[in-house]
Amino acid sequence: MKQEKEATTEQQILDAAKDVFQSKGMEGARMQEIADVAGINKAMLHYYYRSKQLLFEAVFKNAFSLLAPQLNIILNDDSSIEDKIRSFTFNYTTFMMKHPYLPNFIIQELNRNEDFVLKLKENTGFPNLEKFKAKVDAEINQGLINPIDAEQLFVNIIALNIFPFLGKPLVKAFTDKDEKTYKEFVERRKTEVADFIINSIKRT
Amino acid sequence: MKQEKEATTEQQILDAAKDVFQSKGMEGARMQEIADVAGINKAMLHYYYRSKQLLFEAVFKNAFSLLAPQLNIILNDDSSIEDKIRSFTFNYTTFMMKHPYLPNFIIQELNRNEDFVLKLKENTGFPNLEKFKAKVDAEINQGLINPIDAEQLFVNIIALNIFPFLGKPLVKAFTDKDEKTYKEFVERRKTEVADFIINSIKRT
DNA sequence: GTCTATAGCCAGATAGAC
DNA sequence: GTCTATCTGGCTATAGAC
Repeated sequence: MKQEKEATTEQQILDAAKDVFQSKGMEGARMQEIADVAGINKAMLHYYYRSKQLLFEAVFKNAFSLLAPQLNIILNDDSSIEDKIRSFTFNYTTFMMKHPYLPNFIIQELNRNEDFVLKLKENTGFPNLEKFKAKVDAEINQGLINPIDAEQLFVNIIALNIFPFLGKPLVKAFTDKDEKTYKEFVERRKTEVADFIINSIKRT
Repeated sequence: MKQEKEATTEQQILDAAKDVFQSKGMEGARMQEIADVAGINKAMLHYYYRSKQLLFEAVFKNAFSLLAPQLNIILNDDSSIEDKIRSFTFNYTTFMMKHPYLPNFIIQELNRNEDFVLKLKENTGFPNLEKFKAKVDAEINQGLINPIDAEQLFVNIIALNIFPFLGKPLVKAFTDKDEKTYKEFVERRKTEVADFIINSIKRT
């Protein structure tokens, strides 16, 4: 019951490191800044996590383990493709509005070091497309949706949902939006994107 | 006629800096590595570009000035929305397959420093959506395409085309592809993506 | 213009007191 | 476990010979 309210030092460090690494990246982050955000001494970072690299990896794995369940929503449940798309689009966008740095962090660091992804694949819970592919093909055969390659569809779904967060500065500039109107714009996508996809694939 | 074949030192530096900055980012890049790639001395970088920051900005502006004309294809010509989408999707994907680091570099550095985008907007040739919006609205009124917000459509088009390059490591991992099969996958998107979008908006 | 050598700084890591 | 002080290496930048 003791550590219920007071976060452990280890956890404080992890929270601070998450903030700093996610906004500055591995190279841009400073151990001193992480210590400052955590409100503790720089030496403690090394005491608990040994090195910057190991602290970074802890943050990264944590971040990815938040993202993976989001994807598994669409991949592993038993509902129709239409329902999968609607629920995923809504849930993913809602979730990302709460963690706006997350997609960029993951994408950026995977591009910097492709080997990271190999480590991730060893974990259980790494997203797997087989069930989704089977469901898409089944609905095509039933004449419910138009023929489409399931992998292409999957990438389209992810792209449409993730890009507003990845490319936020660019899109803000192109569409001349401030923070508030951009947020409204993304909010509308919770249903717009699903409609857009379903319009494209639904047999009429 | 003299500098026709032999690139100037200044240009050699810029080419090398492009390679290194685009794969490592501003923080991750090392002046020594840029010098090595250029095959010249580290001191020359400072002689020509004064500082790492200024060299970086030169590379960044160059990169963005390659991207902007690609976007203006879809924004400023007079063809139908359907033709715009088909030609943009084909041209953009073809172009990006030749410059795969470009989208990531732009996105990453804009996220790192949002003020960069302000400098870019001052330039002539910064993409402007007005003509595209007018065309979308006109075609909706003519009953050629289904009602859709032009900005949402624009973001969808960009997202579907750019994401395979931004999220390449992630998509490769999810779909279990190697370099060769991933390239084929992206190659198919040159027409797949256009079909997908047009299916969604075309009035039938 | 091009090089070598080095200044000067900054960040990650550790030693050691408490 | 937590802190202060310090080591060490690496990186940007420059001085100065040629």
